Amino acid sequence: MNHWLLKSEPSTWSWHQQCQVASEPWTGVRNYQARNFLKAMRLGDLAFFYHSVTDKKIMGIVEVVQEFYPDPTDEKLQFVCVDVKATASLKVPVSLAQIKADPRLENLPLIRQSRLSVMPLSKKEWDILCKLGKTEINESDHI
DNA sequence: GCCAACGTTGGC
DNA sequence: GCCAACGTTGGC
Repeated sequence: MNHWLLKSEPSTWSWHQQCQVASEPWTGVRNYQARNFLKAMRLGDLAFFYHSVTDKKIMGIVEVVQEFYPDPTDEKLQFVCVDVKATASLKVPVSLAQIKADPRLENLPLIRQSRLSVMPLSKKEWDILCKLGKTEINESDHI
């Protein structure tokens, strides 16, 4: 199973909103690199939900509940989206400053390539971030 | 609100 | 196919 990080501007789609719906199509990605990552997501993969711009914090964890299909908001149907469902709020949101301060996380695309909105994480990076968020996820529930 | 980074577009 | 111009993202 793979691990990911998804960015959203809270003014566009917030973690709070995500928690109030059963699942949500992750639409609006218009970058080819990000699209390829969306296509690589599999049912049950987990992703961090990151608030960009104003908050700059990882807020929670979502699970992929529908693999990629054409993004209905893209007229040319060149881009894709997946559906994600909130599975856990981080007990302590992890801030960008914290991530930058941790040398183990210096290779995160979040830092190296700040404009990428969908990115893969290694299992190691995932575990470090879960720990920083004081949150445990039982991955056996999500195979 | 500014600006650096960077992806995309279009003229040549 | 190159590259200048332009638009967008996102941190500060």
